[in-house]
Amino acid sequence: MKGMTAGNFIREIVESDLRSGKHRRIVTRFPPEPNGYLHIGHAKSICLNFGLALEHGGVCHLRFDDTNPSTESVEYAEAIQADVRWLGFDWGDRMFYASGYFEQLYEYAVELITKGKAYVDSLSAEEIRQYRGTLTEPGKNSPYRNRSVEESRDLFARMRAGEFKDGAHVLRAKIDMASPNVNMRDPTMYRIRHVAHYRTGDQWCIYPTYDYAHPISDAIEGITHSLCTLEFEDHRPLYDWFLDNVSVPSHPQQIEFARLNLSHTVMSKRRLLELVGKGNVNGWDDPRLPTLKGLRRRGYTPEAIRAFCEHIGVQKRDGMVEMALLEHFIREDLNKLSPRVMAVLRPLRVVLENYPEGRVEEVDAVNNPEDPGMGKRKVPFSRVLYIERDDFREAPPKKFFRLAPGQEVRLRYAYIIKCVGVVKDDRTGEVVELRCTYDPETRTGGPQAGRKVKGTIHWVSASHALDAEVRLYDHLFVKADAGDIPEGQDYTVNLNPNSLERLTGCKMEPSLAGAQPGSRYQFERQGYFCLDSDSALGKLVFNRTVALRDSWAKIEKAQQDG
RNA sequence: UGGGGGAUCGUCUAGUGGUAGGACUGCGGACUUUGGAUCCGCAUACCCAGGUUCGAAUCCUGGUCCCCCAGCCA
Repeated sequence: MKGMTAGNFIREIVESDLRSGKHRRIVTRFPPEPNGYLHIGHAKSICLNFGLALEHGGVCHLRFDDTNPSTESVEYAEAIQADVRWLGFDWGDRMFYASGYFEQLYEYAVELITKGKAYVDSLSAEEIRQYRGTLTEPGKNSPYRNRSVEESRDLFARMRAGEFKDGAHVLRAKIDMASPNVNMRDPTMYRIRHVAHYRTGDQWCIYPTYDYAHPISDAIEGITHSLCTLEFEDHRPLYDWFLDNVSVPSHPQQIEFARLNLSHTVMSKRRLLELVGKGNVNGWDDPRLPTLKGLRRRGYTPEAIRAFCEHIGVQKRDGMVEMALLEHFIREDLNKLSPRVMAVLRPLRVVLENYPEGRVEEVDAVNNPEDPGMGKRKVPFSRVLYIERDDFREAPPKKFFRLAPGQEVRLRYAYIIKCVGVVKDDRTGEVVELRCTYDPETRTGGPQAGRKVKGTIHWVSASHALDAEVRLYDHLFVKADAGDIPEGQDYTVNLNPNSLERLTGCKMEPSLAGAQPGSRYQFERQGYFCLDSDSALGKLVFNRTVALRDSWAKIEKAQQDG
């Protein structure tokens, strides 16, 4: 058992709390702010929070941390719900909003003022910054810090009533301006914002900050384990301070873990927003993006993403997971479940000189050798075919087991053919057609079917082929660490100019005619592909989810390097 | 220079005083009508220095390096 799964120190804490009786049932929460789309980094948190609850008979809440109306919207909130569901998790009727607690939050704030533990400050934002001190120097008290309880209560009520302009006053916790932890230097609890909130409308013009709203919301919901990322470690004393100084029903435990970093991509909301905004990618669901929408369109399965999240574990040290690991999990999943199909991406015409004109045979093709239950299909074979340009070399390098002048190769599920002639364009010298002969005895199932040839290639009958567009994707960034930028340059210098390659005029076997958007296939010898939503009747567009491992590519590269 | 965290193969991750294990990647081989899949093998790690101990990745001491924090963002 040990060593089979990656470490998860939070799981150990949860299990220990259950064992000791500290909690009878755990309650976690996934608390996104509806101001952006979810990415695979969020998936780690979702799998952690929902997964832990599921494993231990607890529950997990979905809670929108919507305390900043200027950046939030229903569109985001709805997209987030769709993504969480797609990932495979269900919050049942436990969907909450920090904005749903605005009234209680207000009352608790009044409680704090009454206890002399919060006050209305009338310094400007700039002055507050100056009074805060620095990392090495203590801050100093605001001149308003000792305002009477009555005055603060009155001012706070008038803030709520809308008597003041944005920024005129702020409610602050009265803690310690000399604390070495700057988060404890009288943090802001409420600010005035005359902005409509996507859920509460114009009901409020003061909004609580994260630091204040989050612990209280957790406590109201009876969260047992409040999981967040490392950068909030410094905020934990503040989280605890609010819960200790206000009459909330419970005191959740905040535990911090390292956020996910993935190689060759970016994960920050700011950068994702920039890439979309500047048109470096085509929208939030661009298949090159690590967004859940992007990964879904790319053809990733929720199962693969969940397996990945389980494998990487949960810990406090920050690192960077290689994209290759994610790719491993999607290959593993798709290998089991994708029907195989033949598709020629860069077609080269082949004419079988000794195959009767007008004759068509139907050959049997296995849908998935990993799963015989997926059955077989018929694929038409005829005199004129397309093969992959890459599967022919006029001057074959060593270990090239495909087609070359005078050489034989097997056509998958069909015959062994031999290249007897090469037709070139007179002007450019480009190979435009291959003249071949076929060996009629070697058809799969035929008398000479067992004859050994070095290689097997895929093909499509020219007259039966379906035209398609195929989009090949590569890493969005050329450097593993997209943030590793030369002095004075922008991170966009690391963008991979070849992250998207569009192929048109690709030739597909006819069984793909009725394919539905979202359906996944393995194109034999090439990779896993998924029918894109840009497809229409009679217009096929495929995304390459991930290429098959390609050992020939490695041999060839080694030959070139050596 | 204040405070809070963290250091195990290239990457992710086990180990909690007793042979440093797994996964990914890489390399080699077997098999193969997908150069896929599968199987087998190889390589590579305890941040450093002292100490305690029969024995230290683990305990102690002292260093080093990395990350986060000075929003009325979350």
